[in-house]
Amino acid sequence: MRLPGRRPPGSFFARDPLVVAPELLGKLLVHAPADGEPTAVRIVEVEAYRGSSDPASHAFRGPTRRNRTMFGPPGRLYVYFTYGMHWCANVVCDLPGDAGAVLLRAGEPVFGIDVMQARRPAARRLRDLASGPARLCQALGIDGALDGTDLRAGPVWLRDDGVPPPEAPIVTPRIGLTRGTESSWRWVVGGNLHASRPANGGVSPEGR
DNA sequence: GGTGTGATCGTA
DNA sequence: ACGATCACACCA
Repeated sequence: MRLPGRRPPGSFFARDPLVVAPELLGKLLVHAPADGEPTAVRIVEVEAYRGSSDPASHAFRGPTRRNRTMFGPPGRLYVYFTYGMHWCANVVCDLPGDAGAVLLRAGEPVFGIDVMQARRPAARRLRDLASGPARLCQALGIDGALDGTDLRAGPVWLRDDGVPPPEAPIVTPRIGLTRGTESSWRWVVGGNLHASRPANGGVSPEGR
């Protein structure tokens, strides 16, 4: 199978997650296993996490077995297990020395929709398929076995097919935190129905 | 449309 | 103990 779009250069990931996060909006996230059905979503919602300076980050208290991927090179997939049952995926992106990441919170299904629906029978509508960090992983078949995957080598890929990030994404505080709630480090494609929750109430820099 | 709650377990 | 969550029940 020929994947759509181009791989971002390695330098794309080697920047502050606050800069990378909004640029991930509109990119394709593809899971194309060698022995399985390819599936893909277009990223519509992300959150940035910094390292040592961000009390909400898994990296805040230094490296552990769980978060070691965050302390490795940028451009890898950091997959973690939470609430005893859910997987969530991040793009590791930071300059060396401060473990940063971008949590992939929601995507719009674009390929292999039938496969994703079979993986998520609880999703009654298309907009329920990948509208949440754990839903997105479930739809794409991403779990802990893919932690550490190089996003430029697969089988999970990030691709740029020419759809640009929105000029005025919705900006809000991050979801589900008890600390770090003062920072508005969540970005959502305005008006998109596949976000994890309605993207109003947030601030759009240009008013859109 | 909205809110409230139980599930379930690795990690610190 | 507690989570970068989800699904379903229940009320409106």
